[in-house]
Amino acid sequence: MPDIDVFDAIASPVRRAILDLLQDGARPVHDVAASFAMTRPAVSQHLRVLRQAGLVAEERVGRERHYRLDARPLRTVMNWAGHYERFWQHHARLLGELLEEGE
Amino acid sequence: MPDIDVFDAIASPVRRAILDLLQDGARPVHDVAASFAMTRPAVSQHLRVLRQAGLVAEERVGRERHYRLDARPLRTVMNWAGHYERFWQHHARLLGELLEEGE
DNA sequence: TTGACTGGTAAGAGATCTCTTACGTATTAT
DNA sequence: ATAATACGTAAGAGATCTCTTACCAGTCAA
Repeated sequence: MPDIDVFDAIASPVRRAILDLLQDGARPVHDVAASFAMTRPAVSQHLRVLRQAGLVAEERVGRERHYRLDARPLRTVMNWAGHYERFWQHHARLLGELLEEGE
Repeated sequence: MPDIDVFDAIASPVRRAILDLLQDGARPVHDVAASFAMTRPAVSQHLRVLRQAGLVAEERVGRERHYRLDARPLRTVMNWAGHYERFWQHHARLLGELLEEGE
């Protein structure tokens, strides 16, 4: 189990889209695959990467396998990017940009 | 200008390490390269990827090129991961984990 | 049991990534 | 001017990624 790096797992737009899909709840593979213009085995392989990164978990339901989102590894990503927050804030002050984007 | 995806740019541990380095201020290429066990051209190529992702900017100083961090594209990453915050919080409530990690 | 459905894995093709060495250009020093 | 320094890019090797098709096992329905 090489345990894939979460940054590597989310580098693929397809895999990010799968995670987005799973926000609505667990889904069987054939359901996930229906959303993409690629074969089911290809989706299966993306799911494997996500599983190895700990971003999804598999639950067997009859002959289906439901994939459930597990967002916890994304905290690593949040924390890493968060350390740079002061830089873009600094940038904003410096350039007078984004001042009204308090959101 | 294919403009590289920021998720792709930060997928590499080397490139994340370069960004971390540049937090201490702009540095010339030979200085950055000294921190890695690879040749200077290899580092140069990583810097190109970061530049194309908008994560660093180049400033010419004499015969050196100083690379300066520009963290703004990381907001995209923060925002994306942030949308999943409720899921890991949900997870925490559900499993009774992380309850004291209020920080 | 037989047949349909769900989904994983293997093998291989082609694209892409990530290094290396070789070389060219611009700037600075002697 | 000549040499040294700083750096980019080109070309190519080898690894890895991302698909495909082919095939397998497990589950459910008739």
